[in-house]
Amino acid sequence: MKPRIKTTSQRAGRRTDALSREKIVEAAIGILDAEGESALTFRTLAARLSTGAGAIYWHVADKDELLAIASDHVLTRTFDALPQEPEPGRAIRVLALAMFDMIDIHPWIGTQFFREPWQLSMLLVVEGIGGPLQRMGVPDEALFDCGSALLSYILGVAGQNAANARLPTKIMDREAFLADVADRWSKLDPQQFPFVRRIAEQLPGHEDRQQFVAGIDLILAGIEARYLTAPPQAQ
Amino acid sequence: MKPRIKTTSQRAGRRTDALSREKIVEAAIGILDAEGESALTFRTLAARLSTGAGAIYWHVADKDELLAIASDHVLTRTFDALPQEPEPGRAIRVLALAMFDMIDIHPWIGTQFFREPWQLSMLLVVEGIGGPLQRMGVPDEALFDCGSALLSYILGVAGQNAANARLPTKIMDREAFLADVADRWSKLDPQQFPFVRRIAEQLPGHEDRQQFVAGIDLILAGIEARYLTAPPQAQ
DNA sequence: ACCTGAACACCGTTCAAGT
DNA sequence: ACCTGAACACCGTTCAAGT
Repeated sequence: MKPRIKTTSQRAGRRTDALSREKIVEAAIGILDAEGESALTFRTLAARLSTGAGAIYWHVADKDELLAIASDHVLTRTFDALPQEPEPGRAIRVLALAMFDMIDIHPWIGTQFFREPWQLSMLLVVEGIGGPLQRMGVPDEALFDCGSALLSYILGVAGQNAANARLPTKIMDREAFLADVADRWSKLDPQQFPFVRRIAEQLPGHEDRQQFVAGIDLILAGIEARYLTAPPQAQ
Repeated sequence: MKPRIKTTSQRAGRRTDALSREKIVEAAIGILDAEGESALTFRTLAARLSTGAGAIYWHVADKDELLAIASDHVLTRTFDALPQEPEPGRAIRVLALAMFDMIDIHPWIGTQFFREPWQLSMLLVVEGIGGPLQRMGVPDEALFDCGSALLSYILGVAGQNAANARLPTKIMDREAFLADVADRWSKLDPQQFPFVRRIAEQLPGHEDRQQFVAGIDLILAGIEARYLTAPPQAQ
């Protein structure tokens, strides 16, 4: 469909500078943000950089590495902009919300966490959660479990938001889409899905971001109750 | 590498029965379980079913649908085998563990939840969590948030386990792998990663399954503290 | 109605050839 | 050292032709 040869003044004709890892990653992020994960191919990327597809391999090992670098890049930037927050509970909420907003803008990162585990991005998140937990006074033996719980929750929401971003948002707006899902839910078998039917009416009005914080609060409340309160006699 | 024509008695020569949706899904699950998500192609699937690749499209719309049906299939089977559990807290733990074990056997389902959202599988999980929450006495306005928190946490762990399953498990065993990661962590910059370094030593001995339950317990403790206890005077 | 398998469009990746 | 772009292997999907 689209002509291969650009004859107009579309400002993509020739490259002024040399290629670089940095430039490739920047262009990749641009495509990912604007058109989604499925739009990023070495061919489109090369076209945007006015070069051949093979040239990219001189700077980047393969597509996996490119995606990893891109998400590390965005996440590092996000974390660098994080305000210092002395109160540990607030520090965790601030970090979690920063991640939520980051994924709102760059939905493709949401699934990236479920590729190579234990990559740099993951460590940054773990560290950002773990520090405040320590300052909170969570006992050493419980630190790993508490950090892991918060991490898994955050990644779970991230993945769901990434999935939602892939939906046909162009056709319907969010409002209409939720109303549509709610409608389908309310028509489910009352015998098999009593609970889903019940929360269907809450779906259209609900706020993802607010619900996300509610989950963080729930886990923090659990940590407080289990590890930061004088334990009762029994057991 | 592998010869296309099987001359031995490998029992795949000709199909005895007609093709069917059920048979296709069963074969797909077999490939997914044994060789992972990347091994499932319409060509290998067709070969295993001793038919042409195009034949599958008569019974199944496309690969997305095939994956959705396959995961619905396994999840339904898992949920049907769930024991009745009157105590709501235990019911949630039993369901969560059943999902954990399911993903241990069928890791590819872990990422499936992050494709089409609000598919049947998801609804089954939501219902399985929400019922007990209601019986627990969680107030109506909080049901959605509590259910969503548990769901997101479970899906987060599911996705991570799916990612872990894609690792080079053939080369190293789990023990050696964790020791290796722990070693790398302990060599990180103490300034930038004090927390990660600290939990590095806990990594080799840690049990995924146990840690998963600890997270469920934490969220349940939070629900208990926030919604099922007489609130104090202040606020 | 159901199946076959070649053909199409599109990928990631490689590599001989250029500068 | 860095880039180019054709070529390779492999996909999901379609479809004319068979039974």
